[in-house]
Amino acid sequence: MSIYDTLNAEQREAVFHTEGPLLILAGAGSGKTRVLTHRIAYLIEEKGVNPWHILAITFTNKAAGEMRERVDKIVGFGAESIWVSTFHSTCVRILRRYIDHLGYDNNFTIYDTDDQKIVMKDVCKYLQIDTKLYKERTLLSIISSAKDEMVTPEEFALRAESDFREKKIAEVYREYEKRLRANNALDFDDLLLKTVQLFETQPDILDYYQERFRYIMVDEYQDTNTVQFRFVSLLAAKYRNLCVVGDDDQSIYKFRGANIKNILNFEQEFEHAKVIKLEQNYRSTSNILDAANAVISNNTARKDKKLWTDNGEGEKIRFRDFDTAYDEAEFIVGDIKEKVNAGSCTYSDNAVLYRTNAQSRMFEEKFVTANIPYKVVGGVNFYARKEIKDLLAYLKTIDNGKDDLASRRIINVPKRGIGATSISRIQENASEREISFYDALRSVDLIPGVSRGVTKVESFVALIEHFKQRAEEVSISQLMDEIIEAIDYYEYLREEGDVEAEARIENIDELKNKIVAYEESCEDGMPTLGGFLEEVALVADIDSLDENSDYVVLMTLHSAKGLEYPSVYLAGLEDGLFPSYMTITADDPMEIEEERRLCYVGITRAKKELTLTCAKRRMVRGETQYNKMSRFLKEVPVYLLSSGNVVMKEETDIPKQNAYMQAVQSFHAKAFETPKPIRQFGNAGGSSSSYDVGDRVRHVKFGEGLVTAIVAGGRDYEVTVQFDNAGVKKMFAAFAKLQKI
DNA sequence: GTGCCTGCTCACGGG
DNA sequence: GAGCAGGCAC
Repeated sequence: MSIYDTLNAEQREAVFHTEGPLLILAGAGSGKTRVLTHRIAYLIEEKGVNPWHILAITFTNKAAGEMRERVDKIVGFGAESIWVSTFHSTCVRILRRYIDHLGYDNNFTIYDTDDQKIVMKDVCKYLQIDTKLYKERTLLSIISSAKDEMVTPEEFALRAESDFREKKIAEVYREYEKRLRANNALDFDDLLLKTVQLFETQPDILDYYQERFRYIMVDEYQDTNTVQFRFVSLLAAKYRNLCVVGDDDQSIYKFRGANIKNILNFEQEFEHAKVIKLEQNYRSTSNILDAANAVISNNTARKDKKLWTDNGEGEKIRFRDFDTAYDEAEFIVGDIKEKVNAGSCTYSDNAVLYRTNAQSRMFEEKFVTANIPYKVVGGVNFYARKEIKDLLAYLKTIDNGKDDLASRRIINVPKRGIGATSISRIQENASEREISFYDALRSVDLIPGVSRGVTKVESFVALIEHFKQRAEEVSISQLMDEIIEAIDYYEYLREEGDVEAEARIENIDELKNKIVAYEESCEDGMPTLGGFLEEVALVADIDSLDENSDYVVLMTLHSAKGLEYPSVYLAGLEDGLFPSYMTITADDPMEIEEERRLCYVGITRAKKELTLTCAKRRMVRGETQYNKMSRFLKEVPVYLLSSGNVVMKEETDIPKQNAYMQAVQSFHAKAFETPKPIRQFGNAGGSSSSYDVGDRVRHVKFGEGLVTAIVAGGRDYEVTVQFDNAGVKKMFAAFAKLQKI
C-alpha cells in the first residue's frame, strides 16, 4: 500500500505525469493541494529528483505555509530545501541577490500602498498635476496595470502619442519611477517586473535559476497576470517541467490584472501540454455542488466541466430574506449562537462571507453584543495601521537611513515642533544634493531657512544615532521597547485619540509578539532588523488566520478563495451589491461573469451547510438603498432551497415582493431601460410612499398637488409638482418627502 | 507650527 | 459614513 493508492485515477495521473507541461483543471474541492503535495513526494522519492530543484508557487503566505506543512509530512528527507513561496517572496529572494545588476542596491525597501500614495502626492505636486482631473488613486492603478503588462514609462509615452491625457500620465509614470529608484524602493508590482527584467537582461542569472528550478508548480494559475506568466515562462523555458493548477471558474482577480487567457490558452502557449481535469469534489454535499454548478453554468467563457460528488445530498440550502441588513446580521449571529449552544458545531466551523469589506461592521456589532468570538479578515491590513507604521518607520530609519518616506513619517511623530515648512525645505535640499532625507538631517545646520528647527532636528538625529548603536547591542524586541519608552509613544497615542488609544496599544503588543516570533523562528541564522522588516512587508491579512482558535471568520468572497468551512453564510445577495452596481451597469457583459465566478467561489466554500441571505433595505455610504434580490439567487434551482419552515414551491418567484417594492420597480421600469438597483426616494419609511407621474401627492409645506414629471438626476430624482395653491415646484425626491394620496 | 472646523469626495475586490 | 485638504484662529 503506497501513499498514492488513496488518490483517484485522475489525481494519480496528475501525480505521475512529471515531465513536460501539465495543466491540471482542478474544480473547487477536488483535492488539488493533495495532488501537488503528492506530486512533490513522487518527484523526490520515485523519480529521484533533488528537492533543491523544486519550486512551488502559491498566492498567499498562508497557502504556502500549508503546503510546506503537508509536504514536510509526506516527504521524509530534504523537504526544507524545496522552495514553497508566493510570487512576491520568490521574487524578493531573487532580487536581494541580484538586483544590483539593474542598478539598485540589494537592500532595497518595499513600498506598500500607503507609501505609493505619498510618493504619488509628491509627484503630482512636483509636476503641477491637477489632482481633481487626475486622481492619485487612478494614476497609481494605471501605473500598476502598466507594470502588470510590462509596459515601461518609455513605452507608455510612445503609446500615448498625441493624446494629451495619456502623455500627462506617461510623465507621471516616469517621475514616479524616478523617485522610487532614487529611494532605492520597489512597489509590489516592481517585485515581479524587475525580476523579469533581470532574467531578460542577464542570461547567466536566468540560466542559474532555470538549472535550479527544474520542476515548477504554480497554484491558482487562473489568477496570474501577464508579468507573472512571463516570470513562470522564462523559468520553465529550459526544462519545460511546468505544472500549473487552476480553475477558470474561480478566476476573480481580473481587476488586478489577472489574465484568464493564461489558463484558457495554456495548451497553445506550451505545446504538447497534457491536460487533466479533476472533477470529483470531496468537500461539499451534492445539494451545494448542484447549486454551484447551476449558477456557474450561466457563464459563457469557460472550459466545460461539471463537478460531482458521492458525498450524498445533505441539507437543503437555506434561503432567508430580511427587511434590513440589521435583521440579516441578527439572524446570522443568532443562528450561529444557537448551533454552538446546542453543541452541534464550534464557532470556527462557521464563516460569514460578503462582497464588500464595509458589510463587516454590522456583523461585528452583533457579534460583540452576542459575546461571540470572531475575526475579521481584510479591511485595514495590520501592518498598514498608523501605530504599526510609525514604529516600523523608526526601525527602518535605524536599519538604514535610505528610506526617505520612513524618516519623513516619524520626524515629527510624536510632535517635536518640526513643521511642514521645515520638512519640505529639508527634502528640497536633500533632492538637490542627491542625498537621503536622513543624511540631510544630519547636516541640517547647513540648510538655509530651517534655523528655527535646527536644535530639534539635531536631537532627533541624536536619538536615531543612539538607537543605531543600541541595535548592535540588543535584540529587536528589546530595541522596540526602548524606542517606545524613549519617545513616550503610548502617552502620545493617549493624547491623540482617546477612544482608539487602547486598541492601538493592543496592536503594538501584537507587533511585539510578532517580533519575538520572528526572533524565535530564525534558528538557522541571526535575526536581523532588516530580515524582520522584509518579512512584514509581504504579509497579507489572510495569512494571520489560525485554524486552532475558535472564532467565527468574517471576510470578503475574495479572501475566502482556497478556504473551506462546514457552514457558510453568504450575506448581502442583492443586485447592486452582489453583483455590484458597477458590473451591472458596465458595457462589458464579462464583468457580470466575473461576479458570478465570485459567487461560485462563495458557494463552493461550504462543506455541509450553506445559508444565503439578502435584505430589502440597507445603508450604503450613509444613504438607504432598496435592492432587489440578487440575480445569482434566482439561478439556484428552487428545489435545492428551503426557506424557513416552508419548502419553496417550484413556481414561486422568490421572494414574494411586497406592494411597495413592486411600485418602486414599476417606477423604475419607466425611468430606465434596464433594471437598476433601486435607491431610496420619497420618505424612508417605505410602506406606501411611492408615486408616479399623474399621481396626487401631499407636501408638508406646499399642500396637495399633481406630479407632472420625474427625472433621474445623479444622486436623486427631481420631481416636478403642480401644487394647487403653491404653483409649480421642482424638488429632489429625497428631501421633498412627498406622500401619495 | 498646531489644532479645529468645514466642506468635499469617494465608496468593490488585494499582494 | 469616513477620511482628507484647505482655511482659519491662536
